[in-house]
Amino acid sequence: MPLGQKLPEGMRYDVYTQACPSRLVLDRVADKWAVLILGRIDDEPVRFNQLRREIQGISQKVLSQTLKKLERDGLIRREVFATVPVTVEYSITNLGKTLADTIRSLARWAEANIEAVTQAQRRYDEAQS
Amino acid sequence: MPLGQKLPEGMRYDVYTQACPSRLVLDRVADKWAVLILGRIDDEPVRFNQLRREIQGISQKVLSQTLKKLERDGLIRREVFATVPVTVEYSITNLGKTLADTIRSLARWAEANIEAVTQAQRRYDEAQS
DNA sequence: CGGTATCCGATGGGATACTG
DNA sequence: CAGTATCCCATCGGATACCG
Repeated sequence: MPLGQKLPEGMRYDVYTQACPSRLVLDRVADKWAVLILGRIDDEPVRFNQLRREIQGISQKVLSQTLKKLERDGLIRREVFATVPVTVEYSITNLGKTLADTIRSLARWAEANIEAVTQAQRRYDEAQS
Repeated sequence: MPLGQKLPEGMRYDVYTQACPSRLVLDRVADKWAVLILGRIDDEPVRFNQLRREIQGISQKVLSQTLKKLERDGLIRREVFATVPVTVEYSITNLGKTLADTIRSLARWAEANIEAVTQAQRRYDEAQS
């Protein structure tokens, strides 16, 4: 049931009930770092420190934690290669790909509308002062 | 520039640089409560306590804060009616509508794939133990 | 290289009480 | 009804140090 759609009397939107499983997914998606990582890991596999360099501002700890969550959710795959020193590659799964597509449309919205948003913020802030 | 797309050598993805304005938008979007509120406020205006009831689990404080942010970003509109007691109606703006559409596609993804995600989590957890 | 462990300060957000 | 104010605790996340 999509958000914001009309429902028969007496019914509630699933997503707004606390026990709703969709909220679990939302919790994962509503994570800035997870979104950035999922957006970055595309077709070709990426290594840990490569991600760290490309996603500026993420700490080693948070990157590690977020990768684990994404792997647990079946959105990315972690492969270890017994080189010296060890190499670890992260790649996106088929499931993750479908989510990444949706996320990309979000990113496109952000880039298309950042101007309108900052303008609105300026108007709001001036009206307050 | 959409996420995950190939770039000419030496260029970086905008979204991955710290100063990128798109990150500001992402910060707002990557907010579980903001997403739920934006998804709920559709065509017809909604009142404060109505939202509070329908979005289960949100506290008065967080609802108030999040509504303010969304209004500041120009995504929702706040109208006060001088009734007794006072009535406040929140409605979505044209800008907000375009974002809500994107968000709904995210919610659809969640509802369509929650099963696959929880299954992946079970597999992961069993492999760990 | 690819992490984990620990410490610790900032922030988020719930509970409660109060107000125009 | 529609909030604001305060307290307070839990989680987030940065910094640093260490490891296979």
